[in-house]
Amino acid sequence: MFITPIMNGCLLMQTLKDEVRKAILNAALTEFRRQGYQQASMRQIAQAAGITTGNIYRYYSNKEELFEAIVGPVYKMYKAYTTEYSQTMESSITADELSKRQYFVMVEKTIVGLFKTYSTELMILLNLSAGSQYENVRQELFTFTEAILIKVWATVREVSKEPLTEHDRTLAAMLAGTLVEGLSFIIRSHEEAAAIELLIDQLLDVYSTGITELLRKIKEGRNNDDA
Amino acid sequence: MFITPIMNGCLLMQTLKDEVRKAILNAALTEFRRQGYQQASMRQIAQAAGITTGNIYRYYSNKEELFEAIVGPVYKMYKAYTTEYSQTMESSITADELSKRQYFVMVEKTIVGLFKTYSTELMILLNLSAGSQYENVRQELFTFTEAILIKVWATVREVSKEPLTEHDRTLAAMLAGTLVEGLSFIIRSHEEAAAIELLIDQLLDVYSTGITELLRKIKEGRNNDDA
Amino acid sequence: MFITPIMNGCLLMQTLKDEVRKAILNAALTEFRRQGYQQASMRQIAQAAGITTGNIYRYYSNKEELFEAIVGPVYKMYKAYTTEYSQTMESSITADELSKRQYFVMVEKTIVGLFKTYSTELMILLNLSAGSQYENVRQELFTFTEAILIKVWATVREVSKEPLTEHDRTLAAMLAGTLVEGLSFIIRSHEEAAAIELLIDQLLDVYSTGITELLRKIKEGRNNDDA
Amino acid sequence: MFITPIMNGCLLMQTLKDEVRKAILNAALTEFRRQGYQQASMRQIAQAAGITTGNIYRYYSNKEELFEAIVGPVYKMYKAYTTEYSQTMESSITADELSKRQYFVMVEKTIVGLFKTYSTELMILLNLSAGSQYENVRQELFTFTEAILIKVWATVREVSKEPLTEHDRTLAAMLAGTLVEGLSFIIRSHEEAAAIELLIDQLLDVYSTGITELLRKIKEGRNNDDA
DNA sequence: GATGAATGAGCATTCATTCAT
DNA sequence: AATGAATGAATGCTCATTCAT
Repeated sequence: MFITPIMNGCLLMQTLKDEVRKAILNAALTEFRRQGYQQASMRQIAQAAGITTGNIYRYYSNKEELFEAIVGPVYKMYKAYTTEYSQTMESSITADELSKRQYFVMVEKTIVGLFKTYSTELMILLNLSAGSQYENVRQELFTFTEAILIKVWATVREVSKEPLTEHDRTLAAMLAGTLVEGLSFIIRSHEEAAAIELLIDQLLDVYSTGITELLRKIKEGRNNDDA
Repeated sequence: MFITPIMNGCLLMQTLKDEVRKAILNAALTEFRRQGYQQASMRQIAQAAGITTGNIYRYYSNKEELFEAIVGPVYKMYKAYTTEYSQTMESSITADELSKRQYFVMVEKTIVGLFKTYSTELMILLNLSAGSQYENVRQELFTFTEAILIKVWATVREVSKEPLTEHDRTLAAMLAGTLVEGLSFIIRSHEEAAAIELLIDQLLDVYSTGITELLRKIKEGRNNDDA
Repeated sequence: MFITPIMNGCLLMQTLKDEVRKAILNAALTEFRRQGYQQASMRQIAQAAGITTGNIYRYYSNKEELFEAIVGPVYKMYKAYTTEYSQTMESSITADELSKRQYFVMVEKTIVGLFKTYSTELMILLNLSAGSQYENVRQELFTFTEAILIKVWATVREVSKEPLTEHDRTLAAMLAGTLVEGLSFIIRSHEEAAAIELLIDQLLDVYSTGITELLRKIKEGRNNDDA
Repeated sequence: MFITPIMNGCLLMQTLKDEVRKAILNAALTEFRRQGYQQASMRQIAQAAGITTGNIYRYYSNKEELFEAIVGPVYKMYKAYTTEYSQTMESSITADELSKRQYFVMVEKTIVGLFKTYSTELMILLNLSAGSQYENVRQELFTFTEAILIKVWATVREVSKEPLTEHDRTLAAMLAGTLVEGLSFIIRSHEEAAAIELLIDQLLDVYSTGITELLRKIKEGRNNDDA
């Protein structure tokens, strides 16, 4: 390509493919974050990217594929982590191995790390993917977190030789859910990785302390209610 | 059908307005809960209410107004509570008056009470109002909760004659946000009022304990990190 | 419905459902005949029917269904006839039973009758259904006609104890194909049932005579060429 | 790439225009045969020709012109033949000059010869030109063939000093149409010139024999004609 | 009051054509 | 000469809203 510096500076260059791709991804990220997958408009994305409606399809052959380009890679990482972690958890956990605190450490090394790095994408994945192939991810993450908490509960109950009550399960589910929501919130509200990391750590600290104390109370017998 | 005004007034028994209105509200509540404001279909609501598409517009002149009819009253109560509470908070709080625990008690008496009673409407308001005039309510609630937590923090700092740090604020914001998310999750995941109430209590307990402990640590000087 | 004669005569009545349905079918028939299934435009059909684009979907939920409404019934009849006829043919035919002429008589009672009655629909089915679920119908009819002609050829060959040559098959296929085309042409070019019937009869007469003579020549040994 | 006019003219060997042109024509022939004029995709043609989408427009300024390049020459020949033949036919034909058989001989020397040589182009012209300027060619060919058959009929009628009946005309039209369809079918169904030639000959034989016989019957007075 | 047919602007997607490079 | 990114009008289809009855 022959472009004199003057031409380059003064005239409109034809936008290069990669710039456009980035512009599309940028616009799409914004639009998906604002409207969610289903309500997002390809027209709007194109306009925000500064291109025409038709041109967007040169880069991504449909809305789903564009969505995939944004959240797909993050989902794959997330999936790899959870799969690996699930296996570890299944194989080797006893009351000693898995202290309540250790749970958070492990989670932190996997999912939470992802949260810190790809916060926006995960937020979209968790909150705004209805209608896409990813609409069950939030449920997946919830189920995964729930399984961990159930494990923790079971460990605690084991010590006192009691079975898990129905309420234990409900409680674990609730805490898993609210924890996931909390993490979602943090990544939704902040942009800077360092800030996100610190806040996640502190949220986990609050949950950890609170849950530990709650478990202690429950163990002391003040868990007198089931659904 | 040709009906003279007289016949109309005297002879024909027609479906009572109020029954229909209730049927619409019922159907709309269900639809909005399932699909959110934007994805909800007026056709679907009409059908579920057992009336025709057009008739719905005799009761509510558009989708927004129907949405308003469902979430508006709850929003007004919420607004009244928060306004009143904000004033109280502003005027008279000292370190003594507002113990850390007291905060939760007050919140519980206002917002949380609303959560327990109108959980579905609040859930819609907080989670499914994108595209409507209420789409910022979640943000509002967050701001409100944040203000309370900031107050709590300030109280704590006051004792040791220190000013609120930037990180204090960020932390308060995060905890407010995640708490709101947690409450949202609970009302999103459960239908029964009793279950919701219990879970909210326990979530608040976890937060309360965790935050108290966090504040204690901070007071002890181990809060050496800012964003 | 209360309509004074005056109102009825003077003001525009809301078009009744059935009128609209007919208008749509009419417009669609015209459009499909002119453009074929794939190139036909729903907008164009709507416009020709005097309604709006959206309204057409109240009557037919998509293009394929509208096409189906037009050609489907005719296809079903056609299918019933050919199926029944195929069975008859398979079970009982000998050289005596199936004279060359008889073939045409049988075909006439089945397919040709249909051709006479639903000429436009069949024309669309045979010539303009690419892209729809009916795109193979022409091939089907061709295969069916071919099978009959092969049968006739076989009968002739049998008399002289010769096997069917490859060229016999090619010839039968060609004649089947051109016959189908010829029938298609007739129904495409004429509207009146009586005229269509007479022409079909005469085309069959030409084919019958020509083929009979061709077969005679072939039998006399002047069929010394194969592909 | 920056190329001075001089460099451009002297040094760079570029793909020869004619190779590209041939590649385009080749690809276009294939695409038009497979998809027809309207459904054919310029992108697909370019790709098959191994060039870029835009470049195709340096050779043919639009789809219609490309189509023209493929079927135009064949159409011109066809037109020349039919024009010449029409004149011959008009000026000098008597019952003696134009025996019934002679008709087919003449047609064969003109149109049919074209069919045999440019079968693909003619097939496209006759079957797949909807939407282009050539969409009426099939009709033209039909009209031409019809004119010939009318002439034949007239000749036959002349002998017995009878005028042409309305039915004579309808019959001639039908036979002309179905013959054209038959020829179309053959060139649509086969690729090899030899096979096409043989089949066309045999189809004409069938028509010739059949029509001759039909004319004989008519002459013998069993022509009880309808509307 | 109620009906439901009709409207029309909106959506995702395709594709012949243009044009800066 | 050639590229291929970009355009924009068209397509099938949906849905909140209107209005004659």
